[in-house]
Amino acid sequence: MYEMVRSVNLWHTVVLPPTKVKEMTTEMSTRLAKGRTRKNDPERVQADIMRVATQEFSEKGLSGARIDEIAEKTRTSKRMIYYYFKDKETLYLKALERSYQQVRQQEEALDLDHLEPVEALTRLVAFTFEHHLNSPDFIRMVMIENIHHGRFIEQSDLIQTLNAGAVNELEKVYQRGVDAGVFRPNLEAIELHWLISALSFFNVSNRYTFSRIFSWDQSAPENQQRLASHVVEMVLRYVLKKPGHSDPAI
Amino acid sequence: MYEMVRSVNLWHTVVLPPTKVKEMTTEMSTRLAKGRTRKNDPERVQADIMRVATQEFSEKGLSGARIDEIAEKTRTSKRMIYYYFKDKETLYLKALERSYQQVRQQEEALDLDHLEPVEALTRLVAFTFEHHLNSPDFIRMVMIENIHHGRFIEQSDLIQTLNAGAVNELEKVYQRGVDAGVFRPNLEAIELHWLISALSFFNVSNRYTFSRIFSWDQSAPENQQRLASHVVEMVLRYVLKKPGHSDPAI
DNA sequence: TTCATAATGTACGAAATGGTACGTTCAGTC
DNA sequence: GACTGAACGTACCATTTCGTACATTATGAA
Repeated sequence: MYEMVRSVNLWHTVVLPPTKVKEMTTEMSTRLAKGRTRKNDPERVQADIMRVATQEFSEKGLSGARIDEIAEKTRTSKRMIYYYFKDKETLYLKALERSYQQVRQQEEALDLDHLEPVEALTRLVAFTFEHHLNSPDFIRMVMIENIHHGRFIEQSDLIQTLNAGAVNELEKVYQRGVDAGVFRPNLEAIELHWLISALSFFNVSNRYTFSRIFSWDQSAPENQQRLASHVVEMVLRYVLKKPGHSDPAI
Repeated sequence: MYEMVRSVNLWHTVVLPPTKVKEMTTEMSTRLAKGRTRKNDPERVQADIMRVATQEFSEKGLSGARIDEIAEKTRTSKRMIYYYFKDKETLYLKALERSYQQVRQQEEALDLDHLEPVEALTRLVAFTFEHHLNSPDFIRMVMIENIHHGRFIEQSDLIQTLNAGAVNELEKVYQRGVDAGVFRPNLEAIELHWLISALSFFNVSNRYTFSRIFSWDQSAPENQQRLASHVVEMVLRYVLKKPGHSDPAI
């Protein structure tokens, strides 16, 4: 009985053609038929759950996401979600952590040390802007977490550790620029980071309302390019000692 | 029976001291006692519901908010919510519209026409920044709406109409500045508005995660002041033809 | 092989939740 | 005063939703 139901629900629908279901079913009900057995694969199961959960939470929020729906979209069952993740909130926290982790990984690919300060800063800002643009799920998770007053991120030491390095990169570039006499002094790296983040984040987080309110298709490629230029220009103008470099006039 | 229960649930708990409840109850159960009668006050009821609903939705989101809880915090009943607002989503849309309306009202108080361009722009940016800071509920509603892909704001012509004027103000100031030779030309008012909005919005929307991640108390008054200065400075430097005016050195 | 424990599946329960059926009262009009 | 539609209240229902009890299988160690 157990074998039968499980086979129908999971395996056959995935692995076997539908026409086979009926005959296999009866065959299977004779307990432990053939060599076909269940495979335990904890890592795969957990990864699968995390993948789906991240998607669902980022799309619908903590209260909007449904455990049953997550389970359905998974190759495993609801039982397994609770087995590995305790409850809905823990699952959400893990998904949040995963989002930060993935983003941080990509960020680390950026290597600025060999570039001169102005070039490095330009690169950093442009990269951040585009990177946010390509990580809407992450942006949404952060939005959702802020709706929850950061109640979950507070519990996560992992996330804090992860992002500590982000400002350091900027700090190094900025300091090199100051030393070289091209950046004006007395700016705080974290505040600079705040400014860059704000512009890049808002571009994704508020695209729907902004576009709608001003009847302006913010997502249109030409507008995205203009915005990207604006952001880069704006930060540079703010940091540079003299706005000497060419005026791109957009 | 009906009279009794209603009185206990709503009126007495609000209007009368608790000790009076018991005796009034029996008294009331003799149908239509004394001159005490129900008052119909549709406007008040609706306003009351809107007030509570806005609070709840902005705090917990569309799916997180509970109709029962909204009803409880109201002076009226759940029945009235459905009577006036059809269903949860309609109520949410109305709350969203209300949020935009209120914010827009305050914005209109700003009168920039009599100021010279630089002063006017400075004022506008500073005002926007502070205004957002003082409207966290509005910010949250917008965040939530973006989580929903702007699905509801799409249905609202009201909101679009409301905000059309916001960019106009900026446009006027900018044009005056260009004509006076103090602002550089070829910038789009809407894109300028986008930049100002991004910085002001992010300051509120992401305060929790940002503070947590970088162990930096963004809400601390001194930091808020520094950020405000940065934002104003940044926009001015971007728009001004020459960054001639004093360097506040933050 | 035996056995212990980890991993997995099924079915179900209790509470929460959006929404409604049904009734009563209010307030203005004739 | 009678009447009518708007305004309001109570109790309830159907469904959803998180979570769990219980049973079974997989897998590695002794």
